[in-house]
Amino acid sequence: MAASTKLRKDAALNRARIVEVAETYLESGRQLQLNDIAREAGVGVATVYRHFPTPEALLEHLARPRMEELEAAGLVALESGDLWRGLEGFLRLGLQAQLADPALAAVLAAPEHADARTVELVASLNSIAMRLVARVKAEGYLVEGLEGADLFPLMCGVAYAARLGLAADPHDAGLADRFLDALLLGVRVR
Amino acid sequence: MAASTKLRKDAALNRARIVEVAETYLESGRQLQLNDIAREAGVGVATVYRHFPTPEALLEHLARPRMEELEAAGLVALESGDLWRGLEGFLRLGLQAQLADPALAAVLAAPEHADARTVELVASLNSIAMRLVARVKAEGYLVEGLEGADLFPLMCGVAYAARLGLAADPHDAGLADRFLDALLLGVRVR
DNA sequence: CGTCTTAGCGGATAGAGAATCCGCTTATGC
DNA sequence: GCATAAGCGGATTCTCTATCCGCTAAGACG
Repeated sequence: MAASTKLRKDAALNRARIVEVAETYLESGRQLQLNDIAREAGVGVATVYRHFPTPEALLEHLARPRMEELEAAGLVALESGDLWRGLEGFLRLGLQAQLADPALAAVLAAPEHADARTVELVASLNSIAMRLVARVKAEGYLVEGLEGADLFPLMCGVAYAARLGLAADPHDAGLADRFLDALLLGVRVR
Repeated sequence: MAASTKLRKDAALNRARIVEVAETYLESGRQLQLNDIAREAGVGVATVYRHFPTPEALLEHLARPRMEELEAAGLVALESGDLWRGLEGFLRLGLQAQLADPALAAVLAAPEHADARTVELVASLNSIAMRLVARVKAEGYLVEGLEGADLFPLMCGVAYAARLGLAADPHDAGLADRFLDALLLGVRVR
């Protein structure tokens, strides 16, 4: 991207190291403590703060690839011939992405976003969900009374429920699918 | 309760003041910062820490009445002649309680609990939900494939979704009911 | 009512973590 | 090579958490 082209070579390397360390932090469930990350990445504290002024900014950076994937999948779903399948696939991907990537879930839950691109992506995802709902509704697949803006938060809620459920029983492999099925059943006309 | 009887009169007053201030903190969405609460309640820091060793302990204390209400409602639902209505009422109350009381939602989301009584209450709520599910299932009301332990996290997920949705549009009065309807529709056999 | 015991108090202070500032280093364009 | 400014580091400051300990007064008892 344009922004990284403007970075000096060594700065880009430092940035990459920071991101790498931050990923291991997320994977092991630790908070993104910028001072600690700096030490572990072998750079000065200021270097981390220069690239990512707050932990949230770093978190949003880590979540970005997944958000872009989800956006792309959503746009494909909108083009799909079988709209209901498209919607289902979008929701399934959104759920799995949130379970696989703690950063994504955290970013979607936050009321505000540090980074302009993230704001854009969240808005885009919401808009995709709304358009999917509108079109699926127009074809009569959707239960009465459901609003277009309802689906995206509901999906996040199911992801949240799945995290809770998995915390209680980490071995329950089918849990996420059961929860998603409940959501789909709850919004689809039969 | 027995514990409060053993408190000296002035200590009980201080405790009440602390709790009162803490409630205003929650209502205005601030974090429970024990030092600040102490200052505002006009007591020493140590006094707060003596009553509530951690912010979580204080949070759990604040959430307790709501949890006990919910437990009581659940036990009534279990006795109810119309089991499905009982289940529905239990879920509705659980949802509304979480929306009304941020402390409750936070406590239910936490993986661990500071206070033994809270552990007990959470376990009891889970068990009530499981028994409700088991009995409703036995009567053939519930969709195939749903586990007994699924319902409680799903309810919390719906509450989470409702909070997200309300953050986006605080004026949407019917939102929580729509979300709950989606959940009920998603788990009930038709 | 006086006195004794000890539960309970407060706030100074130690400790942990976040974020900034500023003098130095080094990549890069010419 | 040299100039320049982008980038660096980590000491330092600031904020918030939590403990420690000498003191106060509640309330039991005669």
